[in-house]
Amino acid sequence: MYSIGDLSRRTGVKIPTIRYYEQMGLIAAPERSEGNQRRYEKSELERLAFIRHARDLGLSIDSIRDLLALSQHPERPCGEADRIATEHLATVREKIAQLKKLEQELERIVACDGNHTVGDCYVIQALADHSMCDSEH
Amino acid sequence: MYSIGDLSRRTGVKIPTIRYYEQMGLIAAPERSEGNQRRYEKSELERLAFIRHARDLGLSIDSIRDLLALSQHPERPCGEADRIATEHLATVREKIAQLKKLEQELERIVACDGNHTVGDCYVIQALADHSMCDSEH
DNA sequence: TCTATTGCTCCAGAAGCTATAGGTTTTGAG
DNA sequence: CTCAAAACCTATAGCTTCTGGAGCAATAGA
Repeated sequence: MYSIGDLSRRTGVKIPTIRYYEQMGLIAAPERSEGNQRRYEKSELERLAFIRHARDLGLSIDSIRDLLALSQHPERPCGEADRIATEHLATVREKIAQLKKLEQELERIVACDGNHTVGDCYVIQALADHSMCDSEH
Repeated sequence: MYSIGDLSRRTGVKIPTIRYYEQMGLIAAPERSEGNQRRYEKSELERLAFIRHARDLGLSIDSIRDLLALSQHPERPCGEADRIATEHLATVREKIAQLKKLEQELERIVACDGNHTVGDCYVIQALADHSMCDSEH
């Protein structure tokens, strides 16, 4: 049996976050001690580690809920799990592409750095005038 | 004189968002018509375009407030504007780096796709067991 | 037994909007 | 001029994923 603090230390998930996950239905409400404190079994530790890992990979709470539900049914085909992961990968790739565009634009803006005044500051001019941009964003 | 709807159409910033920016102090409270509706001057249109552009580039409301304040003082040195842009560029680059790590990890997880069941699904196993990962995240 | 630590619930805040409800003003067609 | 549709107003709540604080109760170790 683990207290919520034990669970937190072992998984690296902060205590209020664990309670939040309980509220959100990612983990079940655990047994309580006589004094109403949460007492967890080892299986909850593993479940929380799963959640933590998935969150680190950027999966949404909703996706994680779906994956957890799937993992309760080892006999079913796992196309759904593959789909969730593949979709997420696509999202990540899109984000990277978009950020790279931003990076280029910002590089261009910052490149004209120097010792001058706001009046002829390229950063501020570029922000004021979209037509100075190379690409859409 | 533009109504809030005109302003919205011309800048692509949604109406509730314009009101939100007013609340946040990015744009001044404009004059009102007799019937209490907002009436904007052309200068506000330019200011809003500036904000829009900066938001598209991912700058925070706070950074934009600072940049706008700077642009009111064309005679001052512009090191501060350069600093804000450079700092933001660094943030963007960090985000890209982190997402690339995620991309790799997800690629590895998804690669083992196939026709199988949840019980031996690599996606779910990989999420459950961090030690299967290549890199830290 | 006493006290430091940990835990409890409830509530608010962060970022940047977006949406809804319930009302008023403006605009344009007839 | 009249009347309805479109646009506008305020206030408030919700989204997402937590995080932190207040005020109080339980637990663990010396």
